[in-house]
Amino acid sequence: MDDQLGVFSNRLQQHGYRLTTARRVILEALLASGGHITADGLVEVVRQQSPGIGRMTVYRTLEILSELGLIRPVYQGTGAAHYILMENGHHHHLVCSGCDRVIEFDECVLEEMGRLISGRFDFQIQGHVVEFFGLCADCRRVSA
Amino acid sequence: MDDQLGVFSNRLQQHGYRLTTARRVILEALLASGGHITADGLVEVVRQQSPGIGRMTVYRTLEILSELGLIRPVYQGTGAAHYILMENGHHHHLVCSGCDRVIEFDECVLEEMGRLISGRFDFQIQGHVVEFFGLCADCRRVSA
DNA sequence: ATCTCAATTGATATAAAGTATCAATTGAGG
DNA sequence: CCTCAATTGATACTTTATATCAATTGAGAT
Repeated sequence: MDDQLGVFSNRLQQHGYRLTTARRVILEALLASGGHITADGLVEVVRQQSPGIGRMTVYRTLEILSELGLIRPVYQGTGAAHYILMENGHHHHLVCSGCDRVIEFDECVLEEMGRLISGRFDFQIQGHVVEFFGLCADCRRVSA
Repeated sequence: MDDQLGVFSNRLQQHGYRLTTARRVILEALLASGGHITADGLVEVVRQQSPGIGRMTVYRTLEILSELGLIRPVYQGTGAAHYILMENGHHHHLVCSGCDRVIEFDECVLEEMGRLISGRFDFQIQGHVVEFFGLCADCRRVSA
């Protein structure tokens, strides 16, 4: 098991960010959550540990970690974004029409597709979103 | 060319919704937009046609159409959701960050990917959305 | 054509999530 | 142990979406 806290801390310092008390607490709480937590959810957890830490600090720390590619916000609906740990590359989603459950997967056949498109449409690609809609096993069972 | 407005109208009535003036105007504006519009964006367009129509009506109509599976909200970030038309299961778009121009394309390398995913996640795929974000040629020229 | 009543509407208020500002505080290097 | 830029957090604000409710409307019955 790799010491994620260490990895995150180092990455911050390597990029010139101070490793402050607030940031340490936030990192710990974030990692303890195992990912899939909202910003405000994290604020609550953090405050159980250190009531003095402000909302903005949590938001800003999440923003920095996102910039560094260590976490990633996932927008699944109109509510708050969930932040997930980015141990590995990127994520695509299966969104169930029945229950709005979001299943993540990593396979990415789009790199190649992107290159193709770049050329054909003279378009410089910065990112992409892929979502498959459908029914997960549970919802098929219900509606059957 | 299929009469989308007719399709949408019928679908509403089939499900017991009244086809009111407001809804007709909203449907027309939505279809005219070609998809890829935000709720508030649609409110503006609708009001050029009929200034009296309220924001809530537009939001509610979008909700109904989503329920019926005719459109679908896409959440790409912290901003407003974009609604896209669900004519035929899938859509591929290049969305320019500079001018918001949307380029559509047909190539679909995702059929195969879909089959793979179906099996692995026990997920019955009904459609998908792929969006590449980036800069079109014109906008690269401007910012260069 | 008119009536009737539930569906629909829209003004208004509110909630939820994220962003901007700025004076006060902090911490890492000298 | 200074110093000064990075960081913090209280506060205010913006944007997006939702709830409420009295007034209006439309589709079927007459």
